[in-house]
Amino acid sequence: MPAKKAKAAAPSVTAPGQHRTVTSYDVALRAGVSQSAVSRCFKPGASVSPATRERVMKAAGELDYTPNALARSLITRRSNLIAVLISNLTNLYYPEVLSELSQQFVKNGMRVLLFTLPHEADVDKIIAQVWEYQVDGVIAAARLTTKQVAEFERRRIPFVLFNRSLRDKAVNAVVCDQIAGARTLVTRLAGAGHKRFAIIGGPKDSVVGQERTKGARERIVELGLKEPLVVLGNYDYESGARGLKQIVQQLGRAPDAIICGNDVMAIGCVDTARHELGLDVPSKLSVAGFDGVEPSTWLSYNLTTLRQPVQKMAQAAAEMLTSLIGNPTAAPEKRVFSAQFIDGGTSRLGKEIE
Amino acid sequence: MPAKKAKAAAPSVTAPGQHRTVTSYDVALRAGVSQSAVSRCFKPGASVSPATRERVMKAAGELDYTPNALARSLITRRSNLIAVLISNLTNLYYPEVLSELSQQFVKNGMRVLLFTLPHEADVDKIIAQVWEYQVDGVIAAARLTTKQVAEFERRRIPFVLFNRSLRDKAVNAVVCDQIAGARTLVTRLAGAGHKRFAIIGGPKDSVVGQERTKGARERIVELGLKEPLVVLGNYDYESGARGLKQIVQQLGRAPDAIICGNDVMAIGCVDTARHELGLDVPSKLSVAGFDGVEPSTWLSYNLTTLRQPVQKMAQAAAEMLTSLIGNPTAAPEKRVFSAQFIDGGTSRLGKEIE
DNA sequence: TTCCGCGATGCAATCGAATGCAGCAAGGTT
DNA sequence: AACCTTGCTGCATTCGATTGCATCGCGGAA
Repeated sequence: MPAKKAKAAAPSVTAPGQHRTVTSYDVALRAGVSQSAVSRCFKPGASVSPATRERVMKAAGELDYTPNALARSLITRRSNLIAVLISNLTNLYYPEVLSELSQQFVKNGMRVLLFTLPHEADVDKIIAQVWEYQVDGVIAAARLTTKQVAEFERRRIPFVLFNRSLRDKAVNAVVCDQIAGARTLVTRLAGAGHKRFAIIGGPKDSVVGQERTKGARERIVELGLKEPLVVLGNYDYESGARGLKQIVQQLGRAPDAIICGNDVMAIGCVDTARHELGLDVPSKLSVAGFDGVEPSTWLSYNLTTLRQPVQKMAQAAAEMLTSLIGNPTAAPEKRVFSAQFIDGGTSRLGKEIE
Repeated sequence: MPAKKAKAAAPSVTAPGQHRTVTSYDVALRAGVSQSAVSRCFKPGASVSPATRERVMKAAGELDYTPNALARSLITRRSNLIAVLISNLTNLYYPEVLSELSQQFVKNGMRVLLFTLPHEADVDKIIAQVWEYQVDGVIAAARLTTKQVAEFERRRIPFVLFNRSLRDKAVNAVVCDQIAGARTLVTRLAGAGHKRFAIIGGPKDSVVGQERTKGARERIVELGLKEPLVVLGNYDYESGARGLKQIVQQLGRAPDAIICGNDVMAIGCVDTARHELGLDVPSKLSVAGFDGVEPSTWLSYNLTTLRQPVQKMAQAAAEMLTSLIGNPTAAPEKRVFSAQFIDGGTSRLGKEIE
């Protein structure tokens, strides 16, 4: 048994404040085995004798050894990092999504690298940072240009779009059928006798918002009702308030029903109607939203809305991305979920017709 | 000028589906320089002639070269990764925090590795993963045990606690003065003539919640009023509703004022009072919360609350952590912010006294 | 002309773990 | 006794970028 030989000129004391990291070599030395043996002990399924494993684990414990994921990733070419791109965390809908995604990925041994995209600007610069970290995959729950999405493909990085898909190209995506949801909503409202509709839509660059508006508009026209007035908001409370006032001003009076591009705008709309304009909801005005965020269930609102199955969608997205990482050449898949109609108290509703 | 010599047996074709990554060697070859030169071109401040830089950048652009952050981190011992630990993203308060933190760090060229801690369980296992990624620092906005915090110190990883600090040890922390806030609140309420108080507190393991309760309780007693009834919730809407009912049941009638451990519970409390118990707020019952989350500003609530300066706090935390990374041996610092009193419409308030 | 200084550049070692390959011992077969 | 199988282990290379050191070329000073 050879005596432990000292590492050539290894400094036993390091610079103050700098703590020398414990590496697999240190563990190997202490356990009296080779560095490879240590590595194998931390790889499930590797061939190691029980005796060796025990000694290595003991030494590792004594030294507080933690494998360096960066070094591992360098050679395995798998970082176990997932980039999650999210536009606007203050959106109330996204935190739920993020939370679910995070849980799902952690369950699969992956970590979430978060990229929030503020101000719509600099997005390219931020996206550029995604590549540097060699992420294994990307979940994009943000408004991206087609060009930006194309970049993912060019880099051959598996990606899944969340709540968004592309018209001109087949991509992996998890979405909710906004059009169907919007149509159901109109159908139910019309069934209760509402005739004059207005819409507070999402911002122009939000595909989801456009679909909601489009689905509602089409169904309204289809039912032979008057073309609805459409004003645009940007998904916040204030937009809902402003939208309602605009509508009332332009129409000269309140419509029968207002369909809002999301719950928060709907809430803003309801509050303004009730507290500023003295318009009772739902007796004088019906209001409905989309998303089914938590505040929509609060007693003050009890909003009529189309709840997105966030949890199922996040799960699907995580699942899809994970399998995509295993098999990057699979054909793009699009999973479409249906929103659940919540018959809340902000609309006078009829039976499902037709 | 020596002819370019082919790399020894470099496979020109890789496995299908596997895209060979472009490395700095590839760029070097194409630009006719050494690999080190390429590296230096991407390091600001390095000594490179304009001519070389131009050729390298051109080659890099043509090959779509992106530096590998993992490899860089391995040798520089700086990952530029910050771990952010958050208990519960559905908490409404945390998304704002996370969003701010993310923006701040990105501004400083750092990336956020997100760890959500669900169910209070497995926290240790999840924290263990933090070390593997060689994060440069940690922001902990979660309920952690003292032992878990001690682990950070042992690993010598710079960390900043957000909205939490330790009694028994000086640590880096950014907090809001909950006690002072709670006292102000009581003072104002008492000034308006409220005598009988009740409290819906946060969960037992929430230090912030305990401080809010404690501050309020102490001030109430100090003013010579009757000891308040305290019931506990867990920060969600339902807790606020349940808390109110419990209080009314135990007291036999409604108190004058209820102080809730956070806004969401306060909202639950207000809604239940108004819509279920027929108790008008604020004329029959005053309710106040803490945090100042967005929904607290909505017209239906216009909550009386103590708004935490989230943005300033996040900025401070990011700043503190960044400087800590530069100088890990600095003495622990605790930055205390004051909450802003929001004189909302859910409480009948008096003048500031004393 | 010779020498010095200095910016620019290349060489080679390094970070820490994973892994193909060869070596080795123990046990079983013929 | 010779040989093979099986299971474990170590050696040495590799991933991709950083960086200390040596070198080189060129302009200016002596």
